Amino acid sequence: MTTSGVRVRIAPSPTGEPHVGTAYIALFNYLFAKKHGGEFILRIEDTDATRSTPEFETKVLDALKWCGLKWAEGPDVGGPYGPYRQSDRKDIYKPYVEKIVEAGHGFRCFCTPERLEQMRAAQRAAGLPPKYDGHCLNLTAEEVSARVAAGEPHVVRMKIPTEGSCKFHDGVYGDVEIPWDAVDMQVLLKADGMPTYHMANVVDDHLMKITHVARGEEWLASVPKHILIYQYLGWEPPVFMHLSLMRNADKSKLSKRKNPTSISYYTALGYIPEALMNFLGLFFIQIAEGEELLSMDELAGKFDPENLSKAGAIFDIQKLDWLNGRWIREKLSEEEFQHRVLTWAMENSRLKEGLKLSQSRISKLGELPDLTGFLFKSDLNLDPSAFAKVKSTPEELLEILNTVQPDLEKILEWNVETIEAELRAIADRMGKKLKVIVAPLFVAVSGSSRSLPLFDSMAILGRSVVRQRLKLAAQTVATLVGPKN
RNA sequence: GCGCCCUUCGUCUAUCGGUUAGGACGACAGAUUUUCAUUCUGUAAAGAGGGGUUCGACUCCCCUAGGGCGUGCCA
Repeated sequence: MTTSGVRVRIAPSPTGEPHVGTAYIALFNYLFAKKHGGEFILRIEDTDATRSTPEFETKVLDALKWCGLKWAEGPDVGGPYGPYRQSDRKDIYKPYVEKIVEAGHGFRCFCTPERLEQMRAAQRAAGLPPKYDGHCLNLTAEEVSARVAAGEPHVVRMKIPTEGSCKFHDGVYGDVEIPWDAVDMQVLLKADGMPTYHMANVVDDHLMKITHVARGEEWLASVPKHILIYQYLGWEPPVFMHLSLMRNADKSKLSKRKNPTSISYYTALGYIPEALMNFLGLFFIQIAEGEELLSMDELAGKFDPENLSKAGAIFDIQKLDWLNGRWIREKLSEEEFQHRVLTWAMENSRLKEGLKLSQSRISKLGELPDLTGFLFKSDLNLDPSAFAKVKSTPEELLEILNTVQPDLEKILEWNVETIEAELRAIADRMGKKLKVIVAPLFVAVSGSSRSLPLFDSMAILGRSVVRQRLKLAAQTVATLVGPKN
């Protein structure tokens, strides 16, 4: 199938909820492969051992599959260049790091994080760009081996040319020139023996025969480091393409603080993957006039990577809504529509769990829609009066909502037990009874003060939906507080 | 602070020196629909500011402003 030899990849880090930005970059790569008759592969970049988890990895894979993106090689499907998970490749990187050190292009650095922090603080204070000061650059070979033998923790850094600049071509930015003195002596191998992104990325892309690297704009400034590593190892760099980032309404990089960014949020609300891909794909093609409702194949046909905008586009949910609506009413058959609705309702055992919690609370089946409806609603349409039965002042409500929402982010694994534990801890910290902080949450999460058990409801809804509902509730309550004073 | 990048309707964009600056989402108005939604028709809505270059600049150059990203033993 791969007649062109083109090989591209998506390389997500399993450090959080699957992000629409990941789907955006993945879609670009997928369409690029499709357009050129190449291969699209998936690699898990979990070199950050402190933040990566197997749970998030599963979620990322599931989310990308939900999007309709299929990879020819990956940790779940295998392939000729595996393993496809960087933590499983740990031993692969070391010889290459050693090669760089032995060739004199890298050096061992024994500086402690504390020293580096002080150094950067001083540099900032002096108005200088923070950069490694070369403290360990000229240690003697004897001293280095002695300290290594003594088991002193250390990293490996790469050397950077002292003058001139790095020139390269980018598929989006064109000819780019970055002076070497703007490039830091990047750590290649961390003290825990794991490579950094920069090192692992280059080694893997080469070993996996990646021909085109399309990734977010935030990587552009790192290209000189990567090119240097390719050179140090005697390898040919791939073609780079740096894509503009999607933005929040205020133009900053799309973030969960300001926007729902979890793919699971859009899934839960009932967006369909075709529409999401259609929406994201529109950023990669230029439509002056004409149809914007496009399938994956049509997107691939119109895909134009030569002509991309460097300006980041705001994630416009209204346009997504319009596309999603058109997909539902114009592209799904009656049978397909029913099938979609049913599978959507069953997702994450939402229906099943909702029914389980409802059985002991109803006298007629017809009470179910009122009782469980909030588990399926895309919008609660909260009215300030919904909080009337909660015996706290608007100011207190606002304080509770504004404390709970960010605090819930600390939960690593989102389930009934962890949610309960965190809420109890929050109540303690705020010096309030659990029932006092829980009461407004019922309203915020379910839209009513009479509802299914809160912790279970929150677990079923998922963190991204809960996050959004708490934020919206805080906004609603704020209207009770604000205008009067 | 420093480096790089960006800037056309509220939003996504077309225009590649000469246009009444076009389309789409959203908004608004009207028509169709028992209601609503859909659909259809229409209206309002843009070249950040200042200098150049040119017969002629949204388009090329410079400056300013605003914004973004980067500047980690995170990716």
